[in-house]
Amino acid sequence: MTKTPGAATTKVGITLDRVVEAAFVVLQRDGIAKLSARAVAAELNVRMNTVMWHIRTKDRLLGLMAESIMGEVDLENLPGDWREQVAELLRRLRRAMLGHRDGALLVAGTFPVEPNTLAFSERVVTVLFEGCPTRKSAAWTSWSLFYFTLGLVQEEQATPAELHDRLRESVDERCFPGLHSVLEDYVSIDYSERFDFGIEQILQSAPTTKPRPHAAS
Amino acid sequence: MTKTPGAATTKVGITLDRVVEAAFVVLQRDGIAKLSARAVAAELNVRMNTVMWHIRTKDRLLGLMAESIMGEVDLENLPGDWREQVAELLRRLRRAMLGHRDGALLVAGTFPVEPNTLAFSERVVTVLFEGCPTRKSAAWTSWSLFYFTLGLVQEEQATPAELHDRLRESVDERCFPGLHSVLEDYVSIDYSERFDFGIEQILQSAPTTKPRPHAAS
DNA sequence: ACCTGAACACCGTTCAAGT
DNA sequence: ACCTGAACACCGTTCAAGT
Repeated sequence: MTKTPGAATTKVGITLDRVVEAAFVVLQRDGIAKLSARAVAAELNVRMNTVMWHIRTKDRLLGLMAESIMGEVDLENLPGDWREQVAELLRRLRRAMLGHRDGALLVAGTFPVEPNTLAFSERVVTVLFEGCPTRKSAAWTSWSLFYFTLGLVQEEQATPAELHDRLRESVDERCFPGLHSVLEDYVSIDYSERFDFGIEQILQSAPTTKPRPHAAS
Repeated sequence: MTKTPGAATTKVGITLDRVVEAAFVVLQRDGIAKLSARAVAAELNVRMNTVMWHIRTKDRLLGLMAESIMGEVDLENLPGDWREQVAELLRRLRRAMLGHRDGALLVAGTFPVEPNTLAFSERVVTVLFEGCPTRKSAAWTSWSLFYFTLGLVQEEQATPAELHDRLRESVDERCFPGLHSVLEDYVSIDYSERFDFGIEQILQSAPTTKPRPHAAS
C-alpha cells in the first residue's frame, strides 16, 4: 500500500573496496570510537545490513583497514646498509599509520594475516638477516622494532596535550624526583626524534645480541 | 501498591574498591570484551547505576584497574647492577599483567596518571640514570622498554594458537621465503625467552645511544 | 550475489527520584 | 553520600525476505 515498488531493493553498486574507503572517511572524521557499521552505511547512502553483508563482521572491517594501511608502505628503493634499510622501513610504516586518525590503534588491534602485512614482515626480516647473528635473533628483533613503533605512534596519536598536562600536574618533585627532573624529555613531543632514537638503539645491539641457549649446554 | 517499601533503596555497602574487585572477577571470567558496568553490577548484586555512581565512567574503571595492576609490581629488593634491576622491574610488570586475563590490553589502553604507575616509572627511570649517558636517553629508553613489554604480553595473551595457525597456513615458501624460513621462531611461544632477549637487546646499547643533537651545531 | 527491514540482546550515559 | 528506575541513543549480529 504505502510502498513504492519501483525504487525498492535493487543493486546499488557497493564493493568491499568502497566500503573500506568509506570506513576511512568515517575514521578520519569521527575517530575509531565512533566508527560503526551504521556510520559507514550512512556515508555510502545504504542501509547498515548492506555494509554488514560486505564486511561480514566488524572485526573483519578493522582487519581490512589495517591491511590497507600496511599496503601503503613502499617496500622498494631502500637506501644504504641493512641498518638504514630497516630503519627506513619502519619510518615508512610510522608515516603510513600517522596518515590516518587512530592509525596505530587500528594496526595494533589486529595482526592481519594478509599479503601486505606479510610482505612488510618478510621485507623487514630479510633485511635483518644481513645484520643479525642468527635467524632467530632477526625474527625477534623485528618484533621489538614493530612493538616500539606501534607504541610510540599510539602515544603520538592519543590526544597529546591532555595526558601531558595531567602528568605535569601530578609529578610532584618530592614524590617523584627522578621523573620530575626529566619530565619534559619524558613527555617530549619530538616524536620523530624519539622514534629515531628507539629504532637506532634496538638496531645498534642487534648484531651482538644472541638468544640465550635454552639450557646451559 | 505493588511496592514493598521495607526492602527498598537503602545503602548496601558498596565501595569503589569492591567495584574494582568485582570488575577483576568479571574480567577473569569473561574477558575485557564482555566487561561491562551491568556485568559488574550483577557480580555485586546491585543495579547498574550503583556501579556507575562509583566509577563515574567506564573509562575511569579501566584506568583504576590498570593502576591496580601497576600496584602489584614490587619496586623493592632489586638484585644486581642497574641492568639487572631494570630487567627485573619489567619482568615483574610482565608477571603482574599476565596475572589477569587481558591484563596487557588493559594497561596499554590507558596510561593512568596515578601513584602506582608514576612510582613504577620513577623507579625505572631512576635506575636507568645509572647506566645511560644522559637523562633524556634514560627517559626515552624507559619508553622503549615499556612499549616492548606491552606489545609482547599483548601477543602472549591474545588467543595464542589461532593466529599462529593462520600464519603457518598463509606464509607460502615462494611468496615469503625469509619469513617461511624463520616461521617457528617468528611465532615462538617461548615468551619469557623472547622477553629476556628483547629487554637485553635494548639495555645493551643503552649506555652508548645518545639522542642525536637536534641540529648540526 | 546483493540489498533490505525488523527484531534481538546488548551497550554507556543521563536525570529525576528516593533514603 | 549512596542507590535505584526509567529512558535515551546507540551498538553488532541474525534471519527472513526481496531482486
